[in-house]
Amino acid sequence: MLQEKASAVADEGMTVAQSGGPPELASDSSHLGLPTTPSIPQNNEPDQNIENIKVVLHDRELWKKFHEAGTEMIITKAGRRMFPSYKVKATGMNPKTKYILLTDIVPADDHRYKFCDNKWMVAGKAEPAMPGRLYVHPDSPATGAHWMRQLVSFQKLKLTNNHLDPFGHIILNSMHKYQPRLHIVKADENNAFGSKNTAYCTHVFHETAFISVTSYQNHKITQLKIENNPFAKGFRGSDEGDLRVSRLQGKDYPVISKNMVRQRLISSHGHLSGKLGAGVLSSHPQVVSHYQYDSGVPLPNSDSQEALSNSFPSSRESSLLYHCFKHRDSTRHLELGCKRPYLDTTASAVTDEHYFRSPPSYDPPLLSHPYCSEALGSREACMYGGMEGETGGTVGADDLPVPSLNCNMWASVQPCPRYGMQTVEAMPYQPFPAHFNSPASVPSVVPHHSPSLFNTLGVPLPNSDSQETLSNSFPSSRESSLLYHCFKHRGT
DNA sequence: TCTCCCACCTG
DNA sequence: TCAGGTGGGAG
Repeated sequence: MLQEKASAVADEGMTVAQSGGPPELASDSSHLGLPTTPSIPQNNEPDQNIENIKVVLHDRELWKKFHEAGTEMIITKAGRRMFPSYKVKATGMNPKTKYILLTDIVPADDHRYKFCDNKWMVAGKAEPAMPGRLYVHPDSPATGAHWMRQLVSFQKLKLTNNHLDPFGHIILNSMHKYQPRLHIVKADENNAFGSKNTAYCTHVFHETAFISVTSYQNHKITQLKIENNPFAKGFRGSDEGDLRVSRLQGKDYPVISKNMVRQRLISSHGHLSGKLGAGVLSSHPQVVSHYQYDSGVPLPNSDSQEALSNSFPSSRESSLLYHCFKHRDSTRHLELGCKRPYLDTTASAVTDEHYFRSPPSYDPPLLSHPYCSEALGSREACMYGGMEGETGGTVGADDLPVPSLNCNMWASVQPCPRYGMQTVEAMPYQPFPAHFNSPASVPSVVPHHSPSLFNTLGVPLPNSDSQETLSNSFPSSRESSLLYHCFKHRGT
């Protein structure tokens, strides 16, 4: 079975994600608006099937440090980078096959959090999810040789809380928990974007989960950022006070920030911070399935108002989840709200096939936002890649794809998507830690000008509910989730 | 809780 | 040299 094949491996501090083989299932989920049954990738080079791709999280030890303290990521109106940055090392790709690497960040659960008594607590129901956006690596598409040659860095990805963000940054809600994901999409000619058999796989590193904030809540996180982020070097100094701030204020003595005061008061009186980190969250489900690897013990249900502590689970050795399959002709036909700006030249070629429309209930308001070519014009924003004439960073000339793809993207995240039966079978997610207890979005990638697209990336996060619960939870219609990821084929 | 601005820093 | 990435403080 795939469990045997796919094993989570700790490799010198890195998390390894080995793609599991595609589920050998054949149910029809079209009525649920879900991707149709994944099939075994038709690949003449079995050793280089997409499910054999391994992905290692770079700087895993650093990520783990943050994770144990409860990673926070600043989000600003202008967009803020993630730190640690998301970098991976990929192996097992076919050197000659072209792949698109992209990330998205999906809600880890449907809660809103507050930082209280030096720990994160559930503070209510999550705000409606933002329309999910994908961040396409600017080198995409590129050959496997290119991707494997060096670290794949998503460090330029930016997070924003501006719901009307025009820069293509990933939009998040503050005080919510999120999980970044990596998708590897085969963009080979024989299995191109346009193919109805687009193969892709998704890798999730649990230690990269974070809570979005507009200012740091946990002093431990602030210190970790300052100590490790070179751009924050100016804040390094005495732990007893921020000397830089002192200087700024013209004082000779250290100035202790409000945050430090608050947290130290809590620390000295609370007696809570330590044990929470070690206890409550250190456990969660042992998850070993076709696509998910985890080693830990179950977490309490986060539905309670129980303290979640200021740290994320730290017990898992190799916390990652992935699934991998070849997407067949989806029956989902989503409508691309932003198609117009992309249609300037070949609008007539765009048919429903190019757009997704998920079932009706959730229509993110921003989907109608004209967020296409103009707004995404900056490659820095990495909302598209492979523009004609662009060099794709370090990609060598040989590796550079023919400028056939324009990866403008648009995605919307489903706040609390449900799985269809078929999906459950295909992706047998196991119980999941409380703070990851909701399935995530079902991003889709929509080629733009190509008649054949890859339709969806049906990549839900695991549900903390049991599989049985999952099975029982399928609604007749899924909450909609849309995303627009427009791939433009030039001259095809 | 959030935004703006600042000085400091990297690359 | 300078554009842009930092966290903190003021409000």
